[in-house]
Amino acid sequence: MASVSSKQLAELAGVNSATLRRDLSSLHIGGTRGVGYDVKHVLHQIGLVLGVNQKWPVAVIGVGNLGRALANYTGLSERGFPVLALFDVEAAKVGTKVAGLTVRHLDQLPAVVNQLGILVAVIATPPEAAQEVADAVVAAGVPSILSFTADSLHVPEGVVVRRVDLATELQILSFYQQRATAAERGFEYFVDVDGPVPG
Amino acid sequence: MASVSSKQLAELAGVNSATLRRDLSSLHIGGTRGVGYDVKHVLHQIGLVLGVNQKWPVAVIGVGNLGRALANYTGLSERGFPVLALFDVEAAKVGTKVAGLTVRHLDQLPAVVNQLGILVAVIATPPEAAQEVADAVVAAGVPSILSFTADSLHVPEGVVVRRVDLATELQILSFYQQRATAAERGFEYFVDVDGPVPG
DNA sequence: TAGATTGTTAATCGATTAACAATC
DNA sequence: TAGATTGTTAATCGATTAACAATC
Repeated sequence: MASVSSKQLAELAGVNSATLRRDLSSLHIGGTRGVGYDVKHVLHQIGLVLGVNQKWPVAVIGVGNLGRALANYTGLSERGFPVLALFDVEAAKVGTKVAGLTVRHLDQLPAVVNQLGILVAVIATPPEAAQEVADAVVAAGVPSILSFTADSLHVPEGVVVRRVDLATELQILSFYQQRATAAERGFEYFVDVDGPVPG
Repeated sequence: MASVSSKQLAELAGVNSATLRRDLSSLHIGGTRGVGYDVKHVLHQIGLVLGVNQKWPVAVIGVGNLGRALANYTGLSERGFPVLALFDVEAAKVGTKVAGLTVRHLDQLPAVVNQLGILVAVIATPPEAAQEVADAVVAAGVPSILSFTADSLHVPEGVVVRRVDLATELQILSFYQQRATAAERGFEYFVDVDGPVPG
């Protein structure tokens, strides 16, 4: 039975070993005094907490460039998020095949969600359609939405939305870059200093 | 001169007003006692800190579905991240036009970076090419990289990398969903209770 | 001047971690 | 038993916030 100590895990995770023990303990994951934690047990329990031991069937709505990119991204399926259905409203797209899947009309959403057990909807439509699509997704009973719109979506309580906004990601990136550049020049934004500040 | 109190800002931000005053103060953003903070001044100063008052020219590398989606996303330019150049290595793609830009061969990267003042490279290539492209990007002198690969990239110190992994985003989404569902059932992962835990 | 609000001190709160009894 | 390591208590550290003097 392979085991691992809180010290080893803490080093790998870059945290204090007491914190790691406390955290595992709060998740009701226990070890054996004098021995350590059973590796398989920890993996399995953390998998349960994270929901990794479960499949989450995905529908992608909007078969533009982004939707196609998602449909073709094999990494999703490998990580437990198989893309099982594609939807669009354009007549020219409905019925065509993308990444081995036939594009369906959005009207079919409720039936397909029910049939395939869709748990996650990825909204990859133009921004002006996103809220309307979100409403349809919620009505169809899908409990989780990933969206790429800059604006946040309105959904009823209990529906979980996550937003990935590429402009925001670039914002964060450029913020760190700016800070790195400022630090090089000897400026410092985040501690109280008497020195100069850019601007 | 329109002004706003720390109390008003704190309410909007959902934080304590003393914390807000302390935070502004640590950014060297001051107000006037008895009056409040000058709205324009706060906006401008925060803009400086975030780097929002600056343009960050972007190059997209890899003109697949994801690259095309990025090239066509007008939201980037609106937020200060104009996509000025597209690169690929496929002969069939080089020279074609995408979103009004001519796709260039990756060989041209150093020259174009220099000419257009590219500050951010977005790597939208297949994962197996990502590290090699990152090396080229770094060699060309681009200080910031946004990548969509699951694996992290190796870059020298000073280069800032941000990774957007869609599988991870779905992971986070499903984690919250699972937690919401568990909470509905009366389970609780994150506080110490004597009650049952899923599993 | 009276009222309002900042900027900051000092108190409080919560999170981290050292330390060690329990125990394998 | 001796050595190792957990689980948790108690101390420490840092972050939040109440409170208030400064001052517009």
